[in-house]
Amino acid sequence: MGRSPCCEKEHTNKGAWTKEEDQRLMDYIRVHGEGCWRSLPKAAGLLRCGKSCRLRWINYLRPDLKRGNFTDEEDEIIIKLHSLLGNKWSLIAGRLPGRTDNEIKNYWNTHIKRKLITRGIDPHTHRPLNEKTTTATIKTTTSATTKATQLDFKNTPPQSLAEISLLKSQLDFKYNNNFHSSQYSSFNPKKTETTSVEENNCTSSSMTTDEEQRQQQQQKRESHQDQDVNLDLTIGLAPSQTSSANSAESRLQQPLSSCQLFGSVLTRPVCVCWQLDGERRELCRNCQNQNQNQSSKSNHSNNGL
DNA sequence: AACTAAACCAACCGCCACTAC
DNA sequence: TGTAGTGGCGGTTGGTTTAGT
Repeated sequence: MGRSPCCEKEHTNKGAWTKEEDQRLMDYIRVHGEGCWRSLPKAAGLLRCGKSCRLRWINYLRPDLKRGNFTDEEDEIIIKLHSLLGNKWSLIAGRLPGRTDNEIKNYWNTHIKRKLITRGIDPHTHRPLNEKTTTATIKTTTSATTKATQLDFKNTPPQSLAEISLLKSQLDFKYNNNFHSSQYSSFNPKKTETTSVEENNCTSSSMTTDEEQRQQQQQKRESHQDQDVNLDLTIGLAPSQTSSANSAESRLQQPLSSCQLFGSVLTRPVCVCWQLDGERRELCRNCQNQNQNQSSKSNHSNNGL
């Protein structure tokens, strides 16, 4: 017995939305808010699947959506986050206010992928395209670690500093192995020699002798000397959030926090502020909120409130 | 002007995780 | 503990627009 369909297919419209349908959906959500998507179409008088309504609202009708071209800054953020998170479009979208996962996904596939390829970078691995492929052994190790980086805490958010520390080391590992900053023009990488785990362990499938292996590793080290970047990634428990920050209204107005990197079920937010090379610095949403709250409190106290 | 290919993007589909019962 | 319902996500499709010949 299969799962029952999410809606009655024979009685639902498909394809492009009409202006009238958009208006009905907007009017309904304006009055009732986002609620049960399954029952929404009927209640709003729409012959649409609930999923379709949700998608239309999230990707197109939401009032906080930013329209127009992506800025260079946004490009950079997308590339950086993709190198860390992979195709976790919703997480990436959480860092770009007003952008949707679908929009970013499309933009990635149509623009950024090509942009990276023309720069000689593999958009999947964020490594140079002409770099020798690694052996199955290291591939397995790397992908397992990558997977762990992305999913470890999806079901169970990090509960202790030890877990957070482990997560940080996993992110550091992935970052150091997958991200080569000088490929991205706006970065100013620190010239430090680091030997990645991969360099220590991997062998190219085309290698036949130890000498060749050593030479390739040496070349790799030399070519990466100016590519390694000092990522000061700070992970810790985020400042406590007020209950109002979790209201449906505020969720509607605010982008998803980067502190939700570890899945939608994360009940205790985690701070993932990062810093590049001691210059560029990015505060996660929780810390931004904390700062705002503090400054607003101090303003209040300064005003005698 | 007509045709074709490429690019773009909204929407769909199927799967997965979570929750309630 | 198992199952069904639901929401959310990522991959993919297909219609439309734009650029090139």
